[in-house]
Amino acid sequence: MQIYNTFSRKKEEFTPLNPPLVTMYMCGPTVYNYFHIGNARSFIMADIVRRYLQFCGFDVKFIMNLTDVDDNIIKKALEEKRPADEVAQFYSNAFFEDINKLKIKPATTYPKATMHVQEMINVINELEKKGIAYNVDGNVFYDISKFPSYGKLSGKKTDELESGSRVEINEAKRNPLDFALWKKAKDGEPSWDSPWGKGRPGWHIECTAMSTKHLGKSIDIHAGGNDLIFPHHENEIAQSEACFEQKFVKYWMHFGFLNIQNEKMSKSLGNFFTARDVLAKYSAETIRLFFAQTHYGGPLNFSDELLNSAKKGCEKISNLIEVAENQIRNNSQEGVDPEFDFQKYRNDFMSVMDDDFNTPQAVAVIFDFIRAINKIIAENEKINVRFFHQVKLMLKETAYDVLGIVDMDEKHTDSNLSIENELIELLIKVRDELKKEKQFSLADQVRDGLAKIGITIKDTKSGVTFKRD
RNA sequence: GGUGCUGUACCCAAGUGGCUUAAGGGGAAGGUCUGCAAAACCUUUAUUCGUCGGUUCGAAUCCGACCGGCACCUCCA
Repeated sequence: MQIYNTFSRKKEEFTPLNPPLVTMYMCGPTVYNYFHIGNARSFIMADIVRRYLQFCGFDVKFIMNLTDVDDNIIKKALEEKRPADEVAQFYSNAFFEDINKLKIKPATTYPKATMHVQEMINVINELEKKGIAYNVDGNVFYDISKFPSYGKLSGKKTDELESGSRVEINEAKRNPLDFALWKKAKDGEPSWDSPWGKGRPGWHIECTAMSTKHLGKSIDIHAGGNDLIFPHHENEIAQSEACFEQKFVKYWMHFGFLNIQNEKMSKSLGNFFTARDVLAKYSAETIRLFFAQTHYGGPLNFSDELLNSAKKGCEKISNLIEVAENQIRNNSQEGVDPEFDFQKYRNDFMSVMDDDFNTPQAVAVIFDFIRAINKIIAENEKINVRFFHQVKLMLKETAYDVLGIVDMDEKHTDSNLSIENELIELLIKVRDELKKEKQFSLADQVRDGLAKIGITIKDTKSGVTFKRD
């Protein structure tokens, strides 16, 4: 398997440090707002990477942190006139609701920054002992001049950065590029005791502390959006490698942005849609297919037109699932056993996914498969149920388990729904009788009436099926 | 100013030296099936990959120049 490593700017053979274990860390949200659909792209693509590694038999330990104390949260707390921890709790809950709706598999753990302040203090202490961190009146900064390879991930040279920098000069820093490890508390801000007085951690230090604690000093994969390469991930490397004196991350993965009219969707520009707003219009599967149809590293525009196109694609997949499930219910032992090389498609799927998670090609393999199967179904009068079991299995493994672009969740039918189903079945039977009597206008009344309330009827060879919108 | 990414059909998008005289999805057009629909199937929709040169037996793929688009260098996935 090959993974594109931002660090080397090349695809590299993926060899985890301690197979079959894979340690994966993803920079999670700062919980001061609902996350937007651009954030969702990163979360979903990381989810697909993680699912595929598991599909390949790796034992993936996947950590995603929650930043639950920072400037933005404090600002939001002032705006909403409630305590910062309440704001963080509120948006953490919203975060979990949304990723659940997006069918993102839960991480192994979601460590919170505020639960790891002691670990962060320990790292800062160590850096201070080594003479890399310096304390100016209760603010502790990282001295980048003490880390000669600073800039190695982003390819930035510190002298060039200085000349073009628009950073507001903080007089306390020795060098404008030095970054805060510990921030002195102002009145009314959340704070913790520390060797440097009351304060709170800087942003970058939490990932160093939490990734080390939960995954070890060296990890396999560290993922995040493109905008985190500099300075966030650069700073994480500086902190971790200066403190622990070993390579921090083997593979750096970065996700491209979701754009709106070719401009980055971002909270600061205000040109964003929240994931929950988009989920109100489109299913998780549609959103996931929309993302999977583009390679994770490139930019991608967001529009209703593109989402609708993905929606049609999803329907194509679920239509076949429906046919297969319908046939499996009928359980026909009669009919032909068509010759079909399921393994070929499975192998194709794996070989393109092995190539740096080429989800657009993986999706193409699935659609090729679907067309081939539909053709066989169209050409044969009766097909043995064994065939449909295999069809379903193939789609379950690829489209459902790995990509999550089709809904095959176990449905727990509540009693209202099952009465409803029986009523629909009854109407379908009545329509069937009407058709036999050639009373087509009445039969169409039934079909159109059901369509109006969002139930679509299809006459197929294996009988009539219905589906809710 | 520095750094990195990017330009493929009507839209989205893969492919990065011969397997491709370019996957897949959507859209459009025609046909088959159907009482009619829907779904599905078949056919058509880029001899061409921003432009111009070069390297090569061979290039969308490598090199150079030029023209666009975007991002990072400040919190942001």
